[in-house]
Amino acid sequence: MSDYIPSQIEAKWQAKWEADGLYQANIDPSKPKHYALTMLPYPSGDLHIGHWYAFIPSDAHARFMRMNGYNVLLPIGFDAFGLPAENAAIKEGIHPMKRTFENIERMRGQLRSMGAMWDWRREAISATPEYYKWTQWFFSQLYKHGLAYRKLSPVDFCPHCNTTLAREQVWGDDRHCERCGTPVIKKNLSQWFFKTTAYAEELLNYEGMDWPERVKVLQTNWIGRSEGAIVTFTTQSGETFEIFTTRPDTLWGVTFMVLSPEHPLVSRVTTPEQQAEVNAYQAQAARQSDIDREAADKEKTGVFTGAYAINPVNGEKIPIYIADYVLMTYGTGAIMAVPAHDERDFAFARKFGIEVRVVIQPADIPPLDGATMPASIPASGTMVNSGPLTGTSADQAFHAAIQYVTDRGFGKGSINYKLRDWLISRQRYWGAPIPMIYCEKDGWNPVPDTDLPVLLPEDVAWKPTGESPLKLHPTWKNARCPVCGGPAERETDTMDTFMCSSWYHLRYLSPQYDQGPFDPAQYDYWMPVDTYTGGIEHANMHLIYTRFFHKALRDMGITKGPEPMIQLRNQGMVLGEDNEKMSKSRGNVVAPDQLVERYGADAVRSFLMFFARWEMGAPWNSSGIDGTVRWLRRVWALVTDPAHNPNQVASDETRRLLRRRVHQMLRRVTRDFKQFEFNTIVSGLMELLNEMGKAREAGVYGTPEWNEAVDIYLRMLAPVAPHIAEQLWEQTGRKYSVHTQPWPQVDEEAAREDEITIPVQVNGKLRHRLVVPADASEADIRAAALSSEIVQKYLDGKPPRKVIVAQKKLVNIVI
RNA sequence: GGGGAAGUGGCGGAAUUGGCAGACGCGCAAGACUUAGGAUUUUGUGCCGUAAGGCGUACGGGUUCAAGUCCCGUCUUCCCCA
Repeated sequence: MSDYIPSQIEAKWQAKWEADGLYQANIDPSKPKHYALTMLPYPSGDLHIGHWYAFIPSDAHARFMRMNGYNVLLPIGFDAFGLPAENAAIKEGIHPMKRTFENIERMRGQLRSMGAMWDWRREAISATPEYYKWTQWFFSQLYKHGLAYRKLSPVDFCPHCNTTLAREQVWGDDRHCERCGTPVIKKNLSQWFFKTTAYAEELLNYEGMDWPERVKVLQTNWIGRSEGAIVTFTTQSGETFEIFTTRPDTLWGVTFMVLSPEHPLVSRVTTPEQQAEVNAYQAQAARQSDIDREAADKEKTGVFTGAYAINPVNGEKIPIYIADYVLMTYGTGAIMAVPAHDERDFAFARKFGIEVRVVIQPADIPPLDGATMPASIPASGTMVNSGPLTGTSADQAFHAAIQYVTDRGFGKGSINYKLRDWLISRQRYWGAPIPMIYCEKDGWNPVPDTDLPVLLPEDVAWKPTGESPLKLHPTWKNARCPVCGGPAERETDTMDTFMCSSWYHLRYLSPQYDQGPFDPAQYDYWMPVDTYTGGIEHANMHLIYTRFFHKALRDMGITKGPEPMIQLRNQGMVLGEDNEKMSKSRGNVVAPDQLVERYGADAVRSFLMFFARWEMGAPWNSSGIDGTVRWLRRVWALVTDPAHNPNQVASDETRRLLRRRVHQMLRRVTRDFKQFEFNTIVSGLMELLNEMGKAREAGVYGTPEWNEAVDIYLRMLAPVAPHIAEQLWEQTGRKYSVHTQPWPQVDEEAAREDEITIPVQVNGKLRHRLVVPADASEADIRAAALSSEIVQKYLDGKPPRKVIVAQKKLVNIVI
């Protein structure tokens, strides 16, 4: 017997699998297909243990599916554009392209050491022109179908560096610039958007999707559908403006209006006396984040504009304020304030001494008095002081009020979503250039498809001058107008990298294809993605974008079907040993390369599956991996070492019991694979190994039952620890490769127990264990329990008050 | 403030969903082998108790013959949103 030395077998098998093309996935109409996809990594340069935690169980599941007869596609690639590479370029002067492709090269090596069944022929890298040509083509398609548009929008801007910042470059509660520490401000810039809101309603439908409930809830909340009405108010000076309200029933309770400080009406209605105060407030509000501004528990602030609006339902004159708790980006950027029935409006009204007018009276409390009530009452009840609605219930009034404003022409029912259109523009270099050209005469037009890709120039300057490096390039932006042929300028912004990742699952299908983003034949066979795995942190960004993308493309006839990903599963996070999030600054990062070197990829794989519930994650425990190392060594020893006592001859009973346990465990492991319960797969294999060890001591080595046990064991092991499984498969004289073997079938007859142990409780406390034949009836069990010596002792001659026999699982005797 | 997830031995976690709490592993303890042990192996290991026995799934109630699991309330942690 030889020792188990992972380094000797892992590289050998990886090379052979690669040379044999064992994991190449090709269209095969004779087999059911399974497209398994794991969220693609960003090439940060070093593979993190978190990557392994995402990839390995996904790989094991894909291998399981393959052994179950599916033609499995498991691709890999890199989300290669993005900020970190560009920031490093600014700091260290290394070109993002150079750095990114060096990182990819390094990560490829790390990824290969994992022994996953990736089909590397399908590798796609989003930063290559062959890839981003099609990212740009999709942009053009969206533009041509009216789903991409340009508008003025506020962005975070550092006045010292004179540049716009991405959200993750704005730090701290005071929202300062990460580079110079200057507090950022909001600045209005013209930028490109995708109309995600056009699909808001459809995105709320998860029919036919096997997605975790929590992800659906996150998306539903993020999309934030609310029903209400849009009502047009008029200022005293005759300007009209719209407000969105979810409570049109409270229109008669409006005592003031609030505009967002950024609302265009503000400058037009503010009176000269109020101008200075309003300007100061606008400047201060621009410095705060939306989240801070809307915080319910925050002290309410605001300024009176000096202007008044007319309430269209009763002609009342009501003051117009500006306040930062009203956001320009939600609804219409203006609200009607009903302090009696809205918490924030109430806080504002009390602070500014504005009237609180009750229009809903809940049934079970004394009549409310607006002047003295301590808090707003959002509850339902009967309408009061509400003109024609008075006396109806608030529920009825909701619809009646919509009817009322609709009939009179100053409002209509409306559905509002919190979901906003997707801002695509980034004032950054390291991304796919937005393929648009601006001409003084013809305006914006897309770069003709035949001119794609719009190549990212390599010769750019890295100084943070405040403009996109593309804008400062001496010649790059010069172009010809696609319409008139005259001189024109390119868009110098690049695309959000979420754009690249919204369609990478399509590029994997045919990364070399140059007639379109993907080969339709490959699409028709492989799509949709059957199993998608990744972190839950992408629930509200990537997973909404990619669904939007698929639906928009479907409506253009490019993709098919309602959804791109049928089944979704999320892994949790591996924390550092200190129970904190792993990060270089905390010094708690676990380096997978060292672990692989020391313990072997199979042990690392096994431990990652074993040490926590996959969807939960857990803190890393470096000594825990010893357990899986020992287990694999014992597997090795059990299979390669002949019996210690060759003269021992196993009884028929021993052989039968071994077979039973093997098939019982096979049933359990099969079930757990289907349910993504990887930790119990490994613990089940450990358990079975312990039992096989005992059986071998009892002399089963070399019997047909033993050989079957080894056979089934290695097949079950193959998805978890593919190298050792392959090696032992070969060493026991089996035919290459274990990974092309079918998953074993459970022999239900062999797995059946012939005796079962029934716990017997007296008054709910365990007092006895009854062993009965498996086919014993409940009456038999009851009789056996009652007649047992121990139960007799507790009964002490008296009849039991009640006897419960629970489906051959347990007996409870109540005395 | 709203929504979601979670709370089980010294630790990570099991518990076929209302039916034997603590599988499996780490750690720990004792023994074997060994010049040695950070190798291997055997046994033990929820807590209290010498024992019989009792107590135990964050806390307090409830439903039930039976609750980690269901219901009500409280606390704590994490995530998302405001």
